[in-house]
Amino acid sequence: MDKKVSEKTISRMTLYHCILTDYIIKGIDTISSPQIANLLKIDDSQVRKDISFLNNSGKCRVGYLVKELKASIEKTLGFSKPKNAIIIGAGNLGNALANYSNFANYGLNVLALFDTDKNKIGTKINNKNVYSIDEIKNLTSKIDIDMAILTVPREFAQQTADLLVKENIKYIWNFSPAVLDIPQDVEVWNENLMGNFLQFAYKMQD
Amino acid sequence: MDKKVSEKTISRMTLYHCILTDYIIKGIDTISSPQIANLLKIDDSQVRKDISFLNNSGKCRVGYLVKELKASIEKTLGFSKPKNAIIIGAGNLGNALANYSNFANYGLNVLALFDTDKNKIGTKINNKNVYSIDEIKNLTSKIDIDMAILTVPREFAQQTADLLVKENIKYIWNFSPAVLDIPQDVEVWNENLMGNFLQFAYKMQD
DNA sequence: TAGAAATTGTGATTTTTTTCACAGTTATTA
DNA sequence: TAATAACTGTGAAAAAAATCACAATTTCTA
Repeated sequence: MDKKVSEKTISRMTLYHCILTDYIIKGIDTISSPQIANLLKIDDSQVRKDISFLNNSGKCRVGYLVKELKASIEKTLGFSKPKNAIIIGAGNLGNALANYSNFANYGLNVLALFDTDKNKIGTKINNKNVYSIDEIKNLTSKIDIDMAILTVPREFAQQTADLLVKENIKYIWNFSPAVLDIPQDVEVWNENLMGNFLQFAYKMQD
Repeated sequence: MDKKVSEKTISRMTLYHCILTDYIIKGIDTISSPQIANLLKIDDSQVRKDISFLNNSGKCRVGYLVKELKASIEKTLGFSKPKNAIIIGAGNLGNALANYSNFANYGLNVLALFDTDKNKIGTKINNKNVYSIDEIKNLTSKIDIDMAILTVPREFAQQTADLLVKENIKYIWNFSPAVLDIPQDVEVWNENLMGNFLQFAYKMQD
């Protein structure tokens, strides 16, 4: 139905979405491509090209309707279909993500957390149960899990990923600083905070 | 001295670095471009092109020396020069980042946290003081702060960023889901977890 | 020791992405 | 109402990135 939209365009659209959310809060009804471009320090024709993938048209001399544009982006990005996720690793980061209330607004439902630490198992984080990692099978057999969020320390990352693959989980959002060795049919999204810092630090060396 | 290395190459190098770290732990001495490429599901010539920016040569039929290659990447990425950072927002995410002990190994020193919550001010997180946000000036006047890590909620993001700009901070690592309106001479690195999820979710719709 | 296999390094080619340039449109202003 | 200014939308051009292809080299194997 729709043309294929590149990953770069999708990435920028998520930033446009942030801007539009902000405009709605401020009560501003229209926005132009140069305005968006200035905030992101990119070319305005780039913004228009990206928007051309949405079925959305702007008005000359006025710009785009904020609400319409936001809705179009949401449609394309597909928030409509909620995704069920589990967090593996109830450490500081797992905790922070489990408390990130915004996720639900964007279609990401965190159902539960898993850990190996007996002090954590049985507790609740933001109203979500923390289970023993041995119980993953139990959950995956009952509920369709779309995605696992991996926040375990580096040294356990690979073995945990192997377990997730065995449980037939096809999407892993990997926050641990390890590159996972994973079958072709499983998608990994490396968050790699450390790497992102290094990338940013590289820019800081002038 | 060195040729300019593109952001994409730098981004991949941080992943190569993860892999090399893992190989060292496993006690493996050499690694080839096809091995790296397989793990990352990219082309092996891409890996070699990236490595060609480092002053590092591999051996035919053997590959690269793991330790040498890792050191070359570290030199290029410039971990050697430590960066001083402060975390603005001592919520769950700020907490998690303050506890991320790995940062120090990569040249990122988190000196302190700042918040507006009186219950948090005066406490310590991973041995780092939490100060009132009003005291930022106090710190920046004494110590050279290279970077601010912004983990405040969306609604306070812009005003906090304005404050950081006023304090002459030139690099902001922005974890809040807001696009900041910032002068040209200040660099923002948007982490945008929500956006990254949406990008990943887009892939999940087949 | 000869042939086979695996690997690097790199120009050339292809593909993708970004930027440019401008016609067409619409509000605003004088 | 006419001129002006600020937009959009998009084809063309330029730039950047990825892939291909292969010579040169080295190790391994029989």
